[in-house]
Amino acid sequence: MPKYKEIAEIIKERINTHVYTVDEKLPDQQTLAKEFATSRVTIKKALDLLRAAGLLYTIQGSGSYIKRNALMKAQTSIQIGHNVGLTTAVQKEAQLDNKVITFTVRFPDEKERRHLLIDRETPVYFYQRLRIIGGKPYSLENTVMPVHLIKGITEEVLNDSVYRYIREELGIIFKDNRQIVRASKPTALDQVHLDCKETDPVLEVEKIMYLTTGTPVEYSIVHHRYDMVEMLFENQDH
Amino acid sequence: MPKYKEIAEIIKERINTHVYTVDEKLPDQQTLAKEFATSRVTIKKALDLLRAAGLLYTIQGSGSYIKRNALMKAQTSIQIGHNVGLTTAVQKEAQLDNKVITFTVRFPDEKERRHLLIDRETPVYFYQRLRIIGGKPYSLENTVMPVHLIKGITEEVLNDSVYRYIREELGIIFKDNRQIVRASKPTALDQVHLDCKETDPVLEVEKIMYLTTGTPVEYSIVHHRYDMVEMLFENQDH
DNA sequence: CAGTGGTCTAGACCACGCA
DNA sequence: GCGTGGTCTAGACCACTGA
Repeated sequence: MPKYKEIAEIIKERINTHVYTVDEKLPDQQTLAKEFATSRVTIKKALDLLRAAGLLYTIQGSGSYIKRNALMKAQTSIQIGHNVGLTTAVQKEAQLDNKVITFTVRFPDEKERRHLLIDRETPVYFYQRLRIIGGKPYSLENTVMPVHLIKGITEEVLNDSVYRYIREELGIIFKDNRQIVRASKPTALDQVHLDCKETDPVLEVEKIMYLTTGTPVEYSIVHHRYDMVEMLFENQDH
Repeated sequence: MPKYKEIAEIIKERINTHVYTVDEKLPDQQTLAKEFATSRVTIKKALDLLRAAGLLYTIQGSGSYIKRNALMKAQTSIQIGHNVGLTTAVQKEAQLDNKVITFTVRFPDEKERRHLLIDRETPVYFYQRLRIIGGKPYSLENTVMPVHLIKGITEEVLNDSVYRYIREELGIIFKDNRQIVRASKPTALDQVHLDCKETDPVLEVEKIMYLTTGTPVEYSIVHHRYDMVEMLFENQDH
């Protein structure tokens, strides 16, 4: 692990254990450089990491200060960027099941081609899948993925975990995505599978996932039961 | 403007004008350093900026490459982090109006105290405000702000723009926030003011805004008409 | 093993905050 | 004007990729 990350971890621990307290000014970079027997540039890189993680802020000409809400973030490992999470209102131990409703290969429609940057002749997997937690359905997925990018999807994979398959079998990792979130009325299919009334809203999430290379690999529209799912977004200034 | 930002802008322009094309490998850092008559560290900082902006990715031992979807991002000025946006399904020229429904000062309840990190005796502004675009109501805000942090809010300010007042009059800028998004059924108040039926869902956004210092300054719950608002989230790996 | 990016240093100068 | 963070350099060494 590079030195600047190690130093960042140590300073994070000091925040956690109240060696540095909320609102407090840190020692200046020169002093920290001496303490950690390193150069000032390396200290700055460590502080930059902590800033991106939302633990402190820096004012040129003045110093670095611990944020008021730093303790909320300092618990987990240092993580730059944003946490984007889907929270289900059910305990963690509950059983998670999938039920595949449709699974085919076909050609993409216009919207799918545009979002996935593929042409008319590029075959895609298409599946509809119901996700069930503790015996209760909570979301209905409509997913499209180019066949040539994500090889070997089977109904068996869909019954287990697509992301696990992609990560562990194909060795592909992706985190970049673009999501649009809406409230909408349930479709007829939603009403059947999500066991919801015509008056129950659904949370609709339209999502495109990208590889590191910027290649789109998945386009999906997911409908969530309104009483079981909410989405959390944390936005940090960088 | 620092040199590394200038270089980043130039490279971005080269991507925009197809001097460097999608999927292409960039010249190595040493070569770029010579071209821009600078050190390799500065080139790396420029590339880091472009990586954070989602225009390219880097593989240690191999090189830097333009992302497949770089052109989508390269249009706007370089912006690290995420775009989080609220999109209204109405053209930009439309008239924007506010209607204040409630405006008082009071003490915070338990949830508000927890989110705003204040105690029982700290007075807060509370207002309910309807937002109207082109004569049509599209969202209903419930907002709480500590009085000592955001001084001088008046009904006049609420009728104009709160954020503009805070930015221009108080000189406070904030972008850090934490949002929870849900679909929910409309309340009685929603039905009246948003002009929606009992069967029309609303998009509920619960939001806490923070100052640079990590001090929470605003806690709000906003209900949006489902057919006029959607939220966009772009998540980049850093 | 050659090419390339990631890290690190010591020192310099500049820009900004603050008294 | 002093203290502080931001930028920049030239060179070094290490870690990784890929032929």
